[in-house]
Amino acid sequence: MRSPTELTAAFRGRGLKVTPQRQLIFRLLDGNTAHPSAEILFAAAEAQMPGISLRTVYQTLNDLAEMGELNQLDLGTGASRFDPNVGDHHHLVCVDCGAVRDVHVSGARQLTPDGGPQGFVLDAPHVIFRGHCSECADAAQRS
Amino acid sequence: MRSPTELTAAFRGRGLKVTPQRQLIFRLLDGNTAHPSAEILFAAAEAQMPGISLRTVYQTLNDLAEMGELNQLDLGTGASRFDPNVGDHHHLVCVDCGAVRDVHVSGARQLTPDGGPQGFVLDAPHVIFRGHCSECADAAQRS
DNA sequence: TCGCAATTTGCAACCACTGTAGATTGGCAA
DNA sequence: TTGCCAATCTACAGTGGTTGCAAATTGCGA
Ligand SMILES: [Mn+2]
Ligand SMILES: [Mn+2]
Ligand SMILES: [Zn+2]
Ligand SMILES: [Zn+2]
Repeated sequence: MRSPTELTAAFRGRGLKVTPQRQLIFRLLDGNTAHPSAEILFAAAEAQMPGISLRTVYQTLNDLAEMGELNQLDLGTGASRFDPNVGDHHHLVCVDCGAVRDVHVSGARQLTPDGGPQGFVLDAPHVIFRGHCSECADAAQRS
Repeated sequence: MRSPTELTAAFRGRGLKVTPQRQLIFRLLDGNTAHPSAEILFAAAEAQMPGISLRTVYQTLNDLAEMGELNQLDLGTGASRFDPNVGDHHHLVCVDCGAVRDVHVSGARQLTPDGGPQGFVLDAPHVIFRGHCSECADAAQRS
């Protein structure tokens, strides 16, 4: 995702308005590595702008995703997770608490389906490592 | 997933009953490579057993997944997809129609997060190739 | 400053899935 | 073979995540 300032220009360029709600969401996403859900972002937004609606958060996230500024990830954690890091990277997912961490995976780019793409036109592969984060593994240990 | 006959024994062994509904679902899944959703399986089941309930389909799928006979996949296609192939393999996903195809990916097993597992205890990695299947690519071409 | 298309909000609706309870039944014991 | 009863099935309500809609509001180019 580009910076809030650059996004402001990009939105205006598309005939989209730059509202205080959108600017707030730009700021909340800028540099955010937590892979937040819409609900989590809404909670953070509401703290700074009481009255903002969840619907507006969804709207803006969808706009950003459509513009390619945001990746929407479905990792089996219940809700979609939004990722302002649109560069080449992969994910660690805690199946207990839903935490998501970025990882680089050398060699992932070269991965290819054995026997060819089966007629598919393919994007770059995405590697998901599921497991238990240290907090959840510790909690399980203690019990 | 094991064969319907073997599953019958496995269910009885766990104190679970083998009902006509469950047997039908076993058969519908046996050798099924379509990665069906619960709704799709329900439609197929209803055709052979009018009156079967969607709830029962979900129940049985959850039981099979809990027993490790089935993998539940979250591929961002709306609903969970169920996979009787629990061996080591990966997936091609059409972002247009939701088609899922099995692929083997040599080298996938050895993939590792650069810089270590970050404190996570990890399962085997899962590689997802998103793209457009030949049918959907053709349809886009023609339009 | 004005006008209006874009946006926001509130709320209903939708989809995938789960909880519940009463009716039904598979499968063991007698 | 029958009877019992825990397991199951179905119907339906409820939940969580997300989208559709319409009336009120507002950013921003003219
Ligand atoms: Mn990420
Ligand atoms: Mn598969
Ligand atoms: Zn965790
Ligand atoms: Zn397709």
